[in-house]
Amino acid sequence: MKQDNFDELLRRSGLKNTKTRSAILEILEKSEQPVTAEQVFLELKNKQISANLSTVYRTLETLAEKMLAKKLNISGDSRAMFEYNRLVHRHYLVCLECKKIIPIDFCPIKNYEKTLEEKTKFKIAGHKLDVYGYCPDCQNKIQE
Amino acid sequence: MKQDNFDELLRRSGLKNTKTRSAILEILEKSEQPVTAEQVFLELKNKQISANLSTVYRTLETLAEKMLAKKLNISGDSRAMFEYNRLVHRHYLVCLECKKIIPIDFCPIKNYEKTLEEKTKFKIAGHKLDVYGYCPDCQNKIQE
DNA sequence: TTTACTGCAAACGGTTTGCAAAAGG
DNA sequence: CCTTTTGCAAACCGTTTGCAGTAAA
Repeated sequence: MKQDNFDELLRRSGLKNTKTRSAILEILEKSEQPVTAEQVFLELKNKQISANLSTVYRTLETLAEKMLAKKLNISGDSRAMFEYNRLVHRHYLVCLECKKIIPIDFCPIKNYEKTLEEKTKFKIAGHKLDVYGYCPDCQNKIQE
Repeated sequence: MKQDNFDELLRRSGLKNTKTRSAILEILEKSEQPVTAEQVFLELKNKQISANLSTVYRTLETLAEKMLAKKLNISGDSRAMFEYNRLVHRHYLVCLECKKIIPIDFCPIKNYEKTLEEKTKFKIAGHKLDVYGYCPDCQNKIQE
């Protein structure tokens, strides 16, 4: 059962397995798109597992620290977003109209980092690439 | 004289030329790094042109709307940053230790956008790439 | 039984707003 | 003049915090 997976994940990270935590992990895992703290909060309510909003924030922060989740800052939205850490290096394609976020798996800039290290003498630790545009649905809506 | 340039820029954008506005434009133009609203506010004070912080926010927002400035969201900092719009497509190399921001001019993902358009049927409008790492100075400090 | 976790309410920091006064063209 | 722009103070919104109580190991 899935539940046990989360239990083990939490355990391994030295975290106690509470109902709220495993529920949040499950919400993240099942969501195809990154979510905000408030979305998680509402989703918990739907599942009759009401938790305090500040607990949700604390939990998401903890999960991100332990690398069980990733915290994202999508440009143009002041809210933090969180997603299950699937351990794949990913980028995002964001629709400027409907705000849909599509994860994309191919990363075009591995080599670029090497070049950049040589040029700048920086020790590169990572990067953040988001692409913006209009999704097929919204392109149609706009034309009408 | 520079002053006149800003006057003309503002005029062309349909904005009135106030002391505060041209001073802010000049601050942006002279700054090698993106700055926060508060930094602009303090810089104005230095120049004996005290303006209200909310005016600074409003001005920066307006300048960004009119494309005279660019508004950036650097990951890991909740504050917005602004820079003079030099009309070159740029990325940023951010030092995770001292927070220094180095603009970099080469863009490695033009082709990638085309591939992505074909694959996803999105109409790509732009992208945002920031690279993170440790600058030469901070690498030394950390080793000690 | 010890430590980690939670709820609550209050504070926070960056940003935005309504309104009346001031200044630009 | 008429329209923008400004200062001020208050509100805003997402997020964080201190603390006392609760639950997990």
